[in-house]
Amino acid sequence: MVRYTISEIAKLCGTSPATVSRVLNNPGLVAEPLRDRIRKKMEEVGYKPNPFASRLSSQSRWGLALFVFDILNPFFALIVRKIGHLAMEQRIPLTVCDTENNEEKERIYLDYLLDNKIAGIIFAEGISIPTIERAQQQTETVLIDRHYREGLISEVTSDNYMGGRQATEYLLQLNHRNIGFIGGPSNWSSAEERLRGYRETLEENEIPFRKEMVFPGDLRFESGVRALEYFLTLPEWPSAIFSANDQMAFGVLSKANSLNISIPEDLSLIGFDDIPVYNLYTTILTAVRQDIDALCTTAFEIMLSKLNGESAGFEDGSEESRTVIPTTLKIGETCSKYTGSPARRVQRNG
Amino acid sequence: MVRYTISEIAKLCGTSPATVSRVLNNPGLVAEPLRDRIRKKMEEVGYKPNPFASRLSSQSRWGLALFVFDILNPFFALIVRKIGHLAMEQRIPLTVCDTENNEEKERIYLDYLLDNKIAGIIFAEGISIPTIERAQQQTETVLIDRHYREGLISEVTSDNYMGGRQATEYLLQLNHRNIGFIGGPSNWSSAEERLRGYRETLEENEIPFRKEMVFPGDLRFESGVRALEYFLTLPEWPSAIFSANDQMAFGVLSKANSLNISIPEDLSLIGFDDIPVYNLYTTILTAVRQDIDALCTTAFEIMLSKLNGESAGFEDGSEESRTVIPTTLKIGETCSKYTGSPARRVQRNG
DNA sequence: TTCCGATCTGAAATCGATTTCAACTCTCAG
DNA sequence: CTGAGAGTTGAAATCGATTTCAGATCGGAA
Repeated sequence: MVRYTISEIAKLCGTSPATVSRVLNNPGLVAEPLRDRIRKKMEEVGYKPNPFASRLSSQSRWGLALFVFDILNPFFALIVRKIGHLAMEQRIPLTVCDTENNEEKERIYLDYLLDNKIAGIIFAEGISIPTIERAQQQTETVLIDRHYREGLISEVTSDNYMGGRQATEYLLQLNHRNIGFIGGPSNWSSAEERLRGYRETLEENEIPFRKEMVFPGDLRFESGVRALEYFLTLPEWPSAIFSANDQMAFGVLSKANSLNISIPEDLSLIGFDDIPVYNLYTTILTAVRQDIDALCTTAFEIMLSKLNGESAGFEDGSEESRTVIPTTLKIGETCSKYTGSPARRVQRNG
Repeated sequence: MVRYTISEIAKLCGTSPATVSRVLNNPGLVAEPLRDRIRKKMEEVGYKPNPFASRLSSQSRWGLALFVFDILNPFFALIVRKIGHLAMEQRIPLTVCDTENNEEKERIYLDYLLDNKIAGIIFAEGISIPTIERAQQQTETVLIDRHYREGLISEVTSDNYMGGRQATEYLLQLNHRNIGFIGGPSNWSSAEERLRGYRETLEENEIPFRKEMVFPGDLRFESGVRALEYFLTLPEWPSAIFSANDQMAFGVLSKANSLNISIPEDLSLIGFDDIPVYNLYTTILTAVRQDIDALCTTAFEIMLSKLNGESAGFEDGSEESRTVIPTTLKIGETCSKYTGSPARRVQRNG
């Protein structure tokens, strides 16, 4: 397992290291016969360039990082998988940072990556503003499903506003008028947009938006459980619930199940994400589908073009782009027409 | 954001680069006053060593990698999270490789990592033998929950055999005599051990082991679904099922649910792993618990000591260790005493 | 024939650290 | 007083690539 160096290859071919290096990085500069000879020799002895030497001399940076909020959440796990494969195809090392929404962890990861001259970072989480600004100054950044500030950082998001509308319109079509909404943490802009879609659709249909119909969740399963508990304390129960992500919707489903509230007969439920994994569980959730593959692919392409210096310059600040991926509504088994009958009396736990 | 070099620091302190380097790597060699002065200056200007330069000159390798079978499976997601944090604490970059049990992907990842002089690889999956041998020759390796060959590669596994026994003994105590087993892919040795525990426990209790009571799964949810379908084709249905992992057990649960087979009244079910996530779903699964934290921590420590060259030498081949972490049985809600009544007739789908 | 430019190649500097080796200063035993 | 040895420090080589710059070769236009 001896590794050859570029000068050894050069010696073997009776040429100079410079030429061998050119074959590697700029083959056009080397005449064909020599180039072929060098290539053959490299192949023959299994030459691999020393990655540290080349990065040192070419002054290049290193690898990509992906920040995710919670790797146990399949939405993020799918992102990790997809970005991981894309990076692999390009032979770019990818460091996955599972921050668990912890600012301290975020900071430590980021410091570390910047010290190590990371070439770029993709954020798929509600990262804090200071972190994001620091990253943005020192390396290339792209946000997935997160809005920062117009024109400052490239973002790829689903059309959360339209998604919010799609869900709400669908529920209205089913005659629901009393629709609960489960939101996300305050630093998660996507949920805000979904809420806006929900709210504006209601108002356009002359249904007053009521604050108490919004429960602030945290994206996790347990939030959904607590949300349903909360909604049941209201004098007037919602006949449908729109959750800002699937995990919380499944929390609702589970809690409803244990309270003997049947879905969709007693309560309609609609999620957001449409994670394939969840559909394996008995009930197929109706949900707004995000096109995770498209989100990832687009974000990754933007990152690549940044790495290749294709973001020409920053003269007009318009180098940072914002891409919006459309959402679609996937009809499952958790919504039904509201018949106007009052919600069935149910027993409460605890 | 200018980065200082070691010679600039040296100049600022009126000393030589060699001394500055020593402060970094071998502080004992530098007299205290000078050392402090240099440290203060580095602090002051925010000096960070160039990682490529130091690796090039010290001839060191780079980072760790973690291979997992399927990142969507929470068992592996938990491993990714834990190892990720451990690596972060040590400031070691970690590349996560989600192989999806695809040999081609395995190979590509591995080639790539070896070319990049990865310092070590932790495998948490049923990686193929050729891959593992190649890795082992060129870098440090540790296996999690996977057996290779005694004394050749360090391994950390749960006590799968005892886990298999624990589950089976528990079911026997509950009077079950007809116990189905859902296994794993053939290259996954842990499942073999669990099966051995199951089989030997049965035989010690003079219950004949029957081949048709073993269904070969693939660790995924769908396998559990198919397993239950299979068991229902048998002339004599099992009264209990022991699944080699939780995901397949949940497949059984889900399928049972849709077939109106109630668990645990009609069928007892026991899983393996005890992933916290799953317990959020309505039914709390009875399962053999693996101590994932201990698995990861131990594996990581072994890796660190290898990286620090503490595996003195290979003279007697005994440098590679095998650590076994005990399992415990967690009683949930999916097992009940077998009353001897014949399994209720159920309607079949499809 | 001469000269220019295009094409190709090699010598040498460079990237930013680490490490060897030698030199220098002190202390202290003989 | 001398010399050995410990403790400190700096000069310079080295790691393995990239890149600049200049020189060599060749074809074709004047």
